[in-house]
Amino acid sequence: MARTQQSRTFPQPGHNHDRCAVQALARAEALCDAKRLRFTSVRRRVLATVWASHAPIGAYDILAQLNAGGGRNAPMAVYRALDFLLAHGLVHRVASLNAFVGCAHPGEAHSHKLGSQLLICRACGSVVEFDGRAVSAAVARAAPGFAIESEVIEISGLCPHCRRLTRRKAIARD
Amino acid sequence: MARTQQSRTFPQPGHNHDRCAVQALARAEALCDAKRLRFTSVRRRVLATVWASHAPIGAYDILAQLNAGGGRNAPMAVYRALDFLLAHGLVHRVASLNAFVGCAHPGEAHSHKLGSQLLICRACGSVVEFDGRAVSAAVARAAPGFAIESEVIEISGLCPHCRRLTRRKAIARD
DNA sequence: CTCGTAAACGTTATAGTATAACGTATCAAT
DNA sequence: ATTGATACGTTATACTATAACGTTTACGAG
Repeated sequence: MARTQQSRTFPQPGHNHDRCAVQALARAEALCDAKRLRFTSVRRRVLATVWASHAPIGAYDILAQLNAGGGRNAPMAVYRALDFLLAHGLVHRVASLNAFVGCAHPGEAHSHKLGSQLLICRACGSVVEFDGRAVSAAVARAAPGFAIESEVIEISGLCPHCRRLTRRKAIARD
Repeated sequence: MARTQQSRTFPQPGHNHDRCAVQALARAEALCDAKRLRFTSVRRRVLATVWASHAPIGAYDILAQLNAGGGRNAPMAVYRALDFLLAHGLVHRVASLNAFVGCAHPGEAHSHKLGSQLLICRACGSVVEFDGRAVSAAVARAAPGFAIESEVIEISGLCPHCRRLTRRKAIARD
């Protein structure tokens, strides 16, 4: 399967995001099909809403989107769908923001078993996962005697694109 | 100043916790004194409550403690005190638990500027900071082009003491 | 096929976490 | 003493999450 994006780097500001979403939905469907999981309508719609951008979205914002066309879903519907998607590594919880973001690498073991390793741009809001194997190794070395079960690693700052913009502005001020 | 505890290791199950609390309060007082900050009554009481154990405590549990003797504090009082304590590195927010824990190393630069690096025991609830310099370095290497501003690193699992207990039980079952 | 069971869902209520916005009090430097 | 900034009191409200119930739906066993 050809990778249409380098999902471990920050998305270009003007990229065609439909591709990301469509691809994520397709992968989720394939994964559920393979594992005999029920990819129901609510679950699909919640995942689609999460994938509406690369920025984390809160449960109640998902709910609002879900009900935008006159729906009558209750918060529980969203939280149950999110529980399912979390359990199967299709989304990540962003603990530092109380929000959720799509997982670009579902099924790659790392994702939900050990937690998530995320870079969060405070300017554009985008979140990407990074390859945290070296980080996990460092954590394990730094915590001798501690039996690690899960890791929440959330790094905030400026993504390359926004950093460039910020610098330009700073220069313009001179 | 003599260190009465090795604050980067998990506290012994039966350790004399009063010492930890008293010491933490004393350090906070010293730090506020040095920086000309107002270590007010509410702030002191909130910090004392946070230091009532090594386990994170929620804002509303702090509030309950504060009002245990008939007080009439509102949530805002607690959150404002927590904001102050967070800003000056006297407590850490535990994002994955929506709770707060005392910082054993206030003033050591790492603490609040870059975020926190915590080990969380799911059995006894204790939290300790670990030396995450190597972890931070690994993160920096894993995120080229990303301008890191803060890190939330929260590792859950079993601390050495609880791991030992768990093993004993497992053996006893045989 | 239909029956039994487990999973998913709908619904209502409630618990738990956090901030907005306003006015008052306190402190400290002039 | 005046003043400006910081801290506090108070009320209201927004936001996040789960409990507990009953009903519906999907799906395999017989």
